[in-house]
Amino acid sequence: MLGRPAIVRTLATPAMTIRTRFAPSPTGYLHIGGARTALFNYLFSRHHGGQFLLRIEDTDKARSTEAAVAQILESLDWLGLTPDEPPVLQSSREARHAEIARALLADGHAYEAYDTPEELAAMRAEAEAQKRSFRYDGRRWREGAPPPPGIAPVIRIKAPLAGEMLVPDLVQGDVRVGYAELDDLILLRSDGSPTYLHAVVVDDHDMGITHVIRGDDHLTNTFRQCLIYDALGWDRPAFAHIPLIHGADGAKLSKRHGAVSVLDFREQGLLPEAVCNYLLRLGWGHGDEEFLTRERAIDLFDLPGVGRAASRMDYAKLSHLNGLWIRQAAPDRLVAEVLGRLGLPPSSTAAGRVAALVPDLAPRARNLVELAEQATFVVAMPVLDAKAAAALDTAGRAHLPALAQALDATDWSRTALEAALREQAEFLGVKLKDLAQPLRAALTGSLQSPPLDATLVALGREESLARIVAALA
RNA sequence: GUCCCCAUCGUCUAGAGGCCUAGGACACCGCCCUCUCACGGCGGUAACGGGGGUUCGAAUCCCCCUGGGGACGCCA
Repeated sequence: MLGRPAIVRTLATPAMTIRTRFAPSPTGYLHIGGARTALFNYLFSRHHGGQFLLRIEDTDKARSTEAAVAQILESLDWLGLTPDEPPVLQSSREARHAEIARALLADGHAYEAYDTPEELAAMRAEAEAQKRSFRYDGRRWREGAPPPPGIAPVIRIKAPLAGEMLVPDLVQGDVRVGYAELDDLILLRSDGSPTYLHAVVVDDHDMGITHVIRGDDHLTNTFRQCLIYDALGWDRPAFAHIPLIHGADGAKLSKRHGAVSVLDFREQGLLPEAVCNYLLRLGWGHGDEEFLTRERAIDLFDLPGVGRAASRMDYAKLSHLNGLWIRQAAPDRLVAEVLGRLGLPPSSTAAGRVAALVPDLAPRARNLVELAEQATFVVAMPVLDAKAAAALDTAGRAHLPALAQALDATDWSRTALEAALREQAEFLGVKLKDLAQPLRAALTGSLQSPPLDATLVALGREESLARIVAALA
């Protein structure tokens, strides 16, 4: 709790327009942690009437791919987290990064260092052998030792040698570290390209970013970036480091924990609203509210409500929330999803049956894959599963012919069919269940389905009776 | 190892010194509803990591311990 209220009072009401950004590196798919970071940035900017931007950090040419960029864009779009301005490619700004680094060099806030990568590796190895932590010591270059011939230098920042740095963080509170812990990081590599730490500072500044909201794995990077802001005399943005998401076992989230890619969730039949709702509730809460629409989230979300402890991924809760959202979803949307997943044209007979049955199917599904599976029986004559076959043995089918006749004599509406079913059970002197289950098996191939009246109506008189006849054969 | 961060049911959380006999949600277990399965309703099991302070009073403030996590690259 240290210091948080005071920070909120001083930083939460700036006069300027709030601008946040999400800055993934395109080295892989957008995972659930990144999605939450993007969501928090989006919600925070919307809540305060600001803008949400996207920057693709593609300075690592060896690992960045076009495909990853496309997938990140697609994922954000699916989640409904569209940036307010065209994405900025960090690689397009390298000249600017170099310009700033050289300016720092020119005014004495940075220096050229001539260590080779091999020498640095040796220093690290030595530190490790002596069981002490490695800290780069560039004193000689800082103090103007003559450059050795034939070595292209890097530009390193001059970190203060004594004192303490304070970083007020909107989530973590005041964080302090001694300057002695910070070494002279590299701004510009020997090939003239910028390092991540440097490029981020320059880009955030130039993009007018007021609030940097990111995973708390960046917390220690923040000290280093502040070194650069301070040397440049630039105002630091406000920082907010949100806790990471872990797998169910508490370890860093990875593929072995199950689906972690946003697009995997889409594939598994989750609704983007449910994913956002779940992600929002992970590490943030507003009283007892669990079901939160986008509008409600924008209304309520703010940084002081974000927790500081890492949270674990709970697929069961995500699934439950998804069920909630499916029940809330517009029927047309669900029909379209089911038809898409079943590969059915929108105007087919089967499509009409799906549309008729979706309201009764929806409460039975927790995701769109299940929804589509449960709708498959309407498409064609069902294949009986083992239990359904057992229910249709001689005893089970005995009453079916009479039932078929009774149904055929009925008005084909839910209420009439429901009544006919009950009357027939009473007439035959059997329990409703013993009549219903064989009929259900004949109609759907399964012992679990929506109510029979709804199923009969959705299939239609002709198809329903045909299925009963087929089951008797 | 060094630095930084964190700590309430199994999980996500509510909790700003008395409203706490610690609330809600998921999961789990009962019961109800019921033509099946769901949905829904009702109920139950289950937590303040440990130790010291401060205070009339601590889940809440302070310190230590323990336990977790993160960062320590010419990666991002």
